Amino acid sequence: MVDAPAGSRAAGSVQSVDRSLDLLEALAQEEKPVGVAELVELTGLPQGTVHRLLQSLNQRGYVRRDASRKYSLGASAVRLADAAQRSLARSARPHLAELVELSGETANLAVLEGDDVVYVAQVPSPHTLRMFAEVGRHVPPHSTAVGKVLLAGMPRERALAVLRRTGLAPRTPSTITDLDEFATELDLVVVQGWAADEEEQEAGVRCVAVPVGAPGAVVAALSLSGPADRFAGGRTDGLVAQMQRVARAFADA
Amino acid sequence: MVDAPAGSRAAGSVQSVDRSLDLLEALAQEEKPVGVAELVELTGLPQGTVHRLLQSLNQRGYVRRDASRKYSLGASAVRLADAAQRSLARSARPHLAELVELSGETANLAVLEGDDVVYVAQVPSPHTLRMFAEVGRHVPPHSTAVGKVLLAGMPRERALAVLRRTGLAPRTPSTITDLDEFATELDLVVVQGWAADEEEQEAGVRCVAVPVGAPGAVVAALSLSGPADRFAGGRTDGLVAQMQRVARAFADA
DNA sequence: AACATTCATTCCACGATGTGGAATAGATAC
DNA sequence: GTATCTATTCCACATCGTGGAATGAATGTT
Repeated sequence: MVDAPAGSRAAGSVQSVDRSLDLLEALAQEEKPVGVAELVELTGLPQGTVHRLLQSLNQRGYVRRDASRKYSLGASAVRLADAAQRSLARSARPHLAELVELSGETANLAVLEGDDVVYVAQVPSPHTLRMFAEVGRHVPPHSTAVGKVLLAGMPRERALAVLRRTGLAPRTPSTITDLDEFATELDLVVVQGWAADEEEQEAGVRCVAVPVGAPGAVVAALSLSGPADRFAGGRTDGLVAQMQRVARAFADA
Repeated sequence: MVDAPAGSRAAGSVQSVDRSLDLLEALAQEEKPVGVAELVELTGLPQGTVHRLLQSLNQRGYVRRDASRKYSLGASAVRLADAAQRSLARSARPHLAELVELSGETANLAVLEGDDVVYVAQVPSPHTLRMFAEVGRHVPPHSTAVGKVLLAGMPRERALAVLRRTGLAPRTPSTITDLDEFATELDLVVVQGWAADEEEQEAGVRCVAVPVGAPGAVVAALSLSGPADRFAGGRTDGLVAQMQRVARAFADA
């Protein structure tokens, strides 16, 4: 087999399925409808193949073809997404509860939805003083620990593309607003395997997050968050190890 | 080729892609993790095939395999949602505007998200008196015209499964709360090709909806809604025809 | 604890299925 | 009207996925 420069296929996977997912993800990336030729560019697949796979996806409503023969994601994708959120939330709950037990702070599970971070499950801290973030809330990726983890887990070029679209709006005085500086922060997250949010999203709130899934295939992030004075930096080291253990258990393998 | 009893494949589609989508939809349907054997039951596919396709989907994060080797939808599916909603909303807007022009009432585009109906786009009526429903709002399928259209567009068994999960809570005195009665209403919607909501969701609000997409592959619903006394039944006939025309234009082909 | 049963996973020879280059039709720009 | 895109169709080929059967792992039963 010759090696494909972009879009090489993982062992033991079905070619046409893999390629269809490539197409869906390419479409998700673009914010406007995309023609076949451009998808050929983006995925490196032959024209005929792109066209045929799109037909399959179109028939099932996962992509839409508009009057100008350009394609975008379709309604069926929406249906799947919601079901996926529910089942993720359900299976995460016991793991989040374990983290709350260990730390006394609020635990969250977050995933990327388009360019936003969205919290899909939460187990709140037993403390009366607990912090923010309802389930379903969308937050920008650059000012949160979970966002950093999720961005660090994707190819750098893609992460930068997300940040270019969302921008790095200041949420607090601590928010990182410089792209280069943020890229350095991502490097740090990659090597240490976890991320912190030092009151960058909400004044007085500190947050620590770890990735779920193999490096390079990060699908979600687990976080603990609490008031900055109670949830101090000194406790971080031990907790991160525990969080990583729970993340592995959740992702299993 | 022999005919497959359940899950026959549309012409011009790629078998393994089609089957993968069957699996994803089967998983979306179930609310708890599902094993390979049960998926064989649900889809009629051979074991080896189910297993292999699940591997592909798992590697990409579209399904998760838990410790007991049962599968559920994964985080990657969530990522698609946002982009899909946005692109649906964008391409719907001109069509909705056309309906507002024709009717003077508020036009909406709604899709099914899991078991809920969610409004993804809206163009409001120019009248100062206009009714409810913001974009993003989740409503139950049984008390809305859009919900009826979406339920009528799926296999009856599946629609009933949704209703069993959501229940038929009364929203107003007019809400249909009996499952058999509602099934009869769905029969009507199927044959006439549109649905009405006669103050079943909100007192004083009448609503008419038509399906988007081929019968049996309904992906969304277009609706017009307005105050019951202004948006009277007499005008319905002509408007429905216009709405169906717009729905075809939106779905194109 | 040994057995029976159910389920997930691996294997592999076969050929149906998807592939992709090249030709055609269609759209858009010039 | 011509040129230049781009989308779509076609088809001979062989790759790729297929699925039945075998293996292995796990759970339940006596």
